[in-house]
Amino acid sequence: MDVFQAIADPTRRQIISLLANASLPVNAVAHNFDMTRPAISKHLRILTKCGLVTIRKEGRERYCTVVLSQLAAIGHWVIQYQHFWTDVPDPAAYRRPTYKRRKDDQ
Amino acid sequence: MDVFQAIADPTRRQIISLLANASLPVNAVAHNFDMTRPAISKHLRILTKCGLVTIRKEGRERYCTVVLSQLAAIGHWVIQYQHFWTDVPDPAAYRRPTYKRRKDDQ
DNA sequence: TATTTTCGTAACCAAACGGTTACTTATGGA
DNA sequence: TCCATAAGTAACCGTTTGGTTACGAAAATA
Repeated sequence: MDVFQAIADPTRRQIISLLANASLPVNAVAHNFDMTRPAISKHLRILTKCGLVTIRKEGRERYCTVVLSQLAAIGHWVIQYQHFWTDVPDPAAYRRPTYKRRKDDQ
Repeated sequence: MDVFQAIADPTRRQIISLLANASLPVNAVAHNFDMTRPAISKHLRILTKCGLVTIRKEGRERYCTVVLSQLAAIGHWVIQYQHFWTDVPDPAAYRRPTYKRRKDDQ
């Protein structure tokens, strides 16, 4: 499953922001939504399939943890157009400044 | 139609990057893909519905222009997690430095 | 041991998605 | 005027999506 596809659903984005605060068992996640647990289970399955969530078993509970680094693909894609939605004038503005080399530099 | 949903499809992301270089008539867009023009028409319709593309009529051609500022929603959403996928240590690092005020400053 | 709780999963369903073909309209050019 | 080209749109189709209910397995608890 594609990460872009994974974050397309608003419920899944809410799950991500929920888990960004704390890892939670499946039921605890489900209690935050107006739908049945199996529906949340399906969303969590999609999120784990693309690495956005990992699950560790603890007793009879499964703790879900979000792996935010997996959002890199989204970040890299959108950042190439960043100067169109921020006040950053141009990507070129981020080039390191060049300094004149003094002639006695080795 | 949601912008997150709009960029979920890889064809639509390709259309966006294609139009980021230049505005193009519908057929010109379609020639870049291995599918029929009506299929591309549908994708363009979805992109225009959420403001990611505008179309201006010119003779019998319709020029498509991408509106990259509409990606702001994506950008703002993903940037709150940016420090997880870049080497930026923490958002707090962006705070303006504080300077000691000299006592003769007005 | 019996019961409750947590969770996965299968089966099902309606709606949306992503494509096609066929047809129509509008414009430009011979 | 007649034809070619650009593009929209309707109808259709198979697959995917996002939800449900029903059931079963494993772990904690009485």
